[in-house]
Amino acid sequence: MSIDQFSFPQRDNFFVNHEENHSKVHGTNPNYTAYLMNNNLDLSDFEVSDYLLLEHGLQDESTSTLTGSNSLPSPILPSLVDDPVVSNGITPTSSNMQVLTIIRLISFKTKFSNLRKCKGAAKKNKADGRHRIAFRTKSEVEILDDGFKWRKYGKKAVKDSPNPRNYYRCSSVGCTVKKRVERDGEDSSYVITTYENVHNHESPSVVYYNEIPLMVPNGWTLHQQSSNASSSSSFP
DNA sequence: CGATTTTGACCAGCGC
DNA sequence: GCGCTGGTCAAAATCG
Repeated sequence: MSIDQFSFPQRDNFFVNHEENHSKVHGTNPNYTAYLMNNNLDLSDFEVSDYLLLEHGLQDESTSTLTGSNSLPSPILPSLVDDPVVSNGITPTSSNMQVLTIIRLISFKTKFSNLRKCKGAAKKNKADGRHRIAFRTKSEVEILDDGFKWRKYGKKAVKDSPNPRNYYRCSSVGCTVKKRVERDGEDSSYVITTYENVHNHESPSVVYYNEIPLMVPNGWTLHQQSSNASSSSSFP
C-alpha cells in the first residue's frame, strides 16, 4: 500500500491510499471515506491544471451550483460538477463534499482514460471497465438518500461478516445502475455502499440547468456497460 | 391492486 | 469435476 497526500491552498488535505484491490480516498472527516474499486487510478496522469480545476470545483460547488445560480465561470466546470454520471448520484453534503469532489474529478479522469484503453484492449475480467465506487459512511440508517429511486432485488449473507449484504438496482427504466449496501463487518456503525455503472438519466430530486446538456452522452454509458466494448462507437 | 420486499433456488466464476 | 462464494432471478408475501 502506498499513500499520496495532496493539499490545496486554504483547503484541508486529502489522502489517497493505493491498496491491493482499490484506492481509498479520505479527507479530514474520519466518518466519510470513499473507495475507487477500479484499481487503475494513476495519479501521475493528473496535471497541475486538474488540481486547479478541482479547486475551482470546490468553490463553484459551494456557491453557484448549490444555490442554483447560473453564473458559471468555466465551460467545462458546470458539467463536471453537475453531471450525475460523474457524481454517480451521490448527493453532496457538508460532510462528504470534500471527498465527493475529489471522487468526481478522479472518476472523470478515469472514465476517459478507460475509454481510450477500451479501444482494443481485452478485458481481464467482468468488473474491469465498469464504473464502480464504494463509500464507507458512519450512519445509523443503512439506506442513505442519494436522490435516486432504488428497488431491492436480493439479500445475501456474506462470508466473514455478521451482516447481510443488500442488492438494489435503479428503478428508472433502462438504467442499469446497481448498488450494494452492507454494514462494515469490523465496525457496524459504518455503512458501506457500492455503486456500479453510471446513471443514464438525471436524479429525480435534483434540478439541473435547463440549457446545459449532459457532458457525457448516453453513448458513453452504453460503452461502459458492454463487457467487450470494442465495437460501440457512438462516442465522438 | 400495483409496487415493493422477502427469500430460497439457481447460476457463474474461481480455486483446488 | 467439485465445492464455495457472490450475484441474480422469480414466486410468494407484504405494503401502501
